[in-house]
Amino acid sequence: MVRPTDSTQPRTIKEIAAVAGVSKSTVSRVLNDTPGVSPKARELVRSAIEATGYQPNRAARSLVTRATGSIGLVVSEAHARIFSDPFFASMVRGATQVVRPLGIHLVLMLAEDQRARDQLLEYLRHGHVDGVLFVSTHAADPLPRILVAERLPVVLSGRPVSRLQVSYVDVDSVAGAGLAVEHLLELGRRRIATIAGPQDMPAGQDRLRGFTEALAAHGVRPGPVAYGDFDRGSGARAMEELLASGAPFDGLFVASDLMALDALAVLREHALRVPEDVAVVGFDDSVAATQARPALTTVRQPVEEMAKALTLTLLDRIKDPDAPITSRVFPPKLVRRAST
Amino acid sequence: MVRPTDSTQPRTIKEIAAVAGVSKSTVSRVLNDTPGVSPKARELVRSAIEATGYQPNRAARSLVTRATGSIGLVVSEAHARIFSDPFFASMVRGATQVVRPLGIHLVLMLAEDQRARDQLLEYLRHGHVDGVLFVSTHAADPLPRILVAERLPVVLSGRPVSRLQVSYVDVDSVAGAGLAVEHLLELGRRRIATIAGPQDMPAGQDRLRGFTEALAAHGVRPGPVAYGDFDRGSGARAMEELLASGAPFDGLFVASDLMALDALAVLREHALRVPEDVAVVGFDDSVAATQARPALTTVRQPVEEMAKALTLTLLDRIKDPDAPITSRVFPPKLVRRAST
DNA sequence: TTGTATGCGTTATCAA
DNA sequence: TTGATAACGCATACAA
Repeated sequence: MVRPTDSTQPRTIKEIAAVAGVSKSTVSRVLNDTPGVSPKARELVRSAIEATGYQPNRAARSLVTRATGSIGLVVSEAHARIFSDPFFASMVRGATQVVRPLGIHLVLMLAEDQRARDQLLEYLRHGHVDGVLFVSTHAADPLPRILVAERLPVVLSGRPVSRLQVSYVDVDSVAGAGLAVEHLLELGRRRIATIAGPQDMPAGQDRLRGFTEALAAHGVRPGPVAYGDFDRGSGARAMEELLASGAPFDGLFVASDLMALDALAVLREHALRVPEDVAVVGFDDSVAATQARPALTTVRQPVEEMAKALTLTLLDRIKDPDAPITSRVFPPKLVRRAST
Repeated sequence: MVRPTDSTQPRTIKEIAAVAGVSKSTVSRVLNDTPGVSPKARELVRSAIEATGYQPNRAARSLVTRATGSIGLVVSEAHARIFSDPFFASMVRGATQVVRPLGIHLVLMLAEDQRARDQLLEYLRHGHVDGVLFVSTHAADPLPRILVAERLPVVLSGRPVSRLQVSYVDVDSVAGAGLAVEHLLELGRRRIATIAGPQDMPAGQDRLRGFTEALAAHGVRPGPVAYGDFDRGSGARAMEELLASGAPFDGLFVASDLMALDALAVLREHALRVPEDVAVVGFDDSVAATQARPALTTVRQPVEEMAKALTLTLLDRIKDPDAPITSRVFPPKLVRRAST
């Protein structure tokens, strides 16, 4: 029985070369999948690496390649918002899954306020990361634009507001709102209200548009509309507003599920039953919130899958900075409330 | 008007040396605050750095110092749990504030399941980070113990279950529960129930103990007790249990505020008014949840401050691995519900 | 297909 | 108090 790894870390390429009986260069070539290596030599090196548990030294590699092996995960949003939103959890999980087997570091970067944003910009400019993953739904953020201008590889989750030469992934909000409306129609509801999101954000716009268009497609007049800002709390206000308006409705589509949770609470406070009196469908930005108490039918985003795609896109872009801009729009899925 | 920074990044120590009219060594000494440098030379270098916007190359530095300039933020817990818990938000904010001005990377590492944990362990063993910040309240996690054994600097948020030679910060849960009880007593409540946390976790134990002891100190008999696991959902079950038990109560202390939110919802479902029928105090692990709808009196942790302390402790430990083990216990604060 | 030699930017050792 | 100079571990241009 031999200890496979010494407690002393410093295995080097040289050591592997010695074990494999080749030169350092050959080891390096194998490590980087450089073409011109004989299968025999390649195998020799492979097993030497296997046997010693060797892992290349990031710093040394960085020094010569000018790459850091890290990518930034920038969250330019109020923390409380982000972390109370499990959407972020799934993003991180997806990104991590892609990044970990590659030995790439996912560096957490927060930019809550202007001061933090300035610091962050300075930091990113200094080449501390090879690329940046933006997980921010607030589209007014100037950071992506600046970084793109500086030619730092950048990808976004969520369609950017204005024309920006940057790849992104997004959920098909229009289709999602359509799913919600169709579900409500199937339930026989004909007076369908909505709590829409902010209209200066693409997600807010699209979900309202999807709502309106789907109703129109079925020849049904839309019910009352109130607006929130996607956050917890704003849904309650909007819900109160809808109820106060006096306009009757028997179905409700809520453009975010944090707002939907509020809506449910307010409906209950007003002694309205769900779904008997009002059938509610929420747009699911946050998986866990509804998992906890699955009282809500939701339009669910494949967030984790989206995160993986996003991360892979960034890595591609880092490899080839002149890769074409891509955008992938994922279809959401209707998840019915538990029959409880 | 001169552009302070070229678009080309690669400023080096050599360049600074040339500008300042000294040798590379002197620049390096200034950079690292090495004693033996004349004030004049130091000033020369300082201004050269200032003028050029120079930042040392991490990789080159790493290569020779054998330090990475990164610390890991390990979250060994189900994502959904963590990210639905704004406690984590404040932890990250605090850590970031300490780390950013120092140019240290906060690398996000998730260890949801066993497979991920194994991978992570391997990763950490390979010296990818200089130290590890554990933000995990689950104390059964074997990772800290293993890493401590491997002599990797480690600090914990939350007291570890068993004896472990590791520094930590924690909130004074006993005192916090006491605050809750005293508040309820001041409100004139005498039949005080509790939804306690899991008794295999220090926080769960301490909060129940604080509850019991505070009541005893005031000569009041404790009301019924039900148990949850701190998570959303478990609070609802516990609340139902309390109500089903038939034991009367007019006050309630809930050991986590996710459970407290559940409790509020269930009370409302049962047409019980808060605080008229039952006065509720939650233990606040998550600031934002209660900020959103401040319907709850809570015992609040100074999470951000704790995170700063934790991070500083880790940095100290990295500097001096033989530094004494420390533990800091922070006092929580009672935050009354809005008068709405 | 392989090996040798050079340099990446920094710290650290040694002489001056 | 300072300045040459030798590592650090790797990728790569070039020679073989």
